[in-house]
Amino acid sequence: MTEYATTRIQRKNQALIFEAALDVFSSFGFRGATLDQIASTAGLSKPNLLYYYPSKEAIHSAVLTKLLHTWLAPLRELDENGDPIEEILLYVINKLHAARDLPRESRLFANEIVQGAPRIKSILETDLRHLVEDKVRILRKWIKQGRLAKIDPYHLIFSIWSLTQHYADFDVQVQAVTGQETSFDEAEVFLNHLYRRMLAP
Amino acid sequence: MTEYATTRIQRKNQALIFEAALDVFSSFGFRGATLDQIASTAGLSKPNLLYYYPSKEAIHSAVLTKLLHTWLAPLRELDENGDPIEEILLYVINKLHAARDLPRESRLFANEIVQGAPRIKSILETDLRHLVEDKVRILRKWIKQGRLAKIDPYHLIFSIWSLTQHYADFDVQVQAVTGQETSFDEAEVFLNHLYRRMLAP
DNA sequence: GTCTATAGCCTGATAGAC
DNA sequence: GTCTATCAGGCTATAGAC
Repeated sequence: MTEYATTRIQRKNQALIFEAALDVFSSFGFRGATLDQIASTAGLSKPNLLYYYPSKEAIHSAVLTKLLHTWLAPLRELDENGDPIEEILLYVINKLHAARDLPRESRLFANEIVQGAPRIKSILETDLRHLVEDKVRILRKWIKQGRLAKIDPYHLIFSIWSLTQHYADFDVQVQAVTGQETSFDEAEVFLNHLYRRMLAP
Repeated sequence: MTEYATTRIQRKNQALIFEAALDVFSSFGFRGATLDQIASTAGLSKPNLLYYYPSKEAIHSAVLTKLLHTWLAPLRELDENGDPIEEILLYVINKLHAARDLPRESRLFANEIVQGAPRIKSILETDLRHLVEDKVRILRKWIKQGRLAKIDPYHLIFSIWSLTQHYADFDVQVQAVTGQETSFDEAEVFLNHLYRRMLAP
């Protein structure tokens, strides 16, 4: 009974810490984030925070690895057996919605990568690279079959990442320039036009 | 005579500090950068560094404001009297070359903006916004004249920023995924295809 | 103008009471 | 499991000798 209660508290605190860490790391990057901020955001004391994780590095690593799977899910869904252009468009829209609904996740990775990805470089070179290679193979097949414009499949994927994540990572600039809340509906119309035109064989 | 010599030393040190600060701030962001790093990169002692600038904030601010003009130059060149598609393509290629030749500048701003642009938000809301508004006016005119596809001009500009700066800001990811040095020639071919297809009326 | 030395603060992490 | 108290180290910035 006591053990169940304890476990429930632990799970709740784990979740609080995770949310707080995502908030703070995505806003300030690894170096800019402080344990004080994370602890107070989670409603815990700093030593209590370090009871659950041994170090700042461990918290950051836990958040990154847990979210990487979520973050790469849309690309995994690109289906070899679907219609090329509709499959790519679906990926674009899914990524755009991810930028809208999960901006903290986007900025978490953006912060890490723009500073040279010191803590996830090896994952990028293995997991991400293998996933992209598999999808590049599919794209090359579609191009060979004449169902897609003759474009570099790597740069196509990079373009989708940059165009969609821009609305999350550089949102403050988008809002500063337009003077309005970022319109993801407008972005969707724009990207739909862009990729339909560009991908047609 | 002594004054001339002194001034020459000052100018040299100013230049050394500027280069070092750009190096360090662009690699680690404001919070991640340390005066120790900047001083040793510049070949100066830390107190000597602070003889030239009163604070870390002042160094960062000096670098940002000095580079902002350079950074926005390509957009300023967009010429109302030129051919719409060639003018936009020229801007795209100029921005891509800027990402290739000035990656530190790109990352300096990326670091600042991804963390909410606390130190340059007001500039984004005034100078950058006014510049973009002027160019949006030109783009709208071209669209009205039927010389350009009916697209949202703001999102067109955002797309150029994100697609080109991606190769500088997320270079480590591009290299991790492709396993090679980033090919700006390939990127140029890709972007040329993309914008010609997309912009045709 | 440039240095050594150091103040004063903040940060990550630990000790030990409860 | 959670707290208060605290340490050791790194940080920005300053004082003062030369």
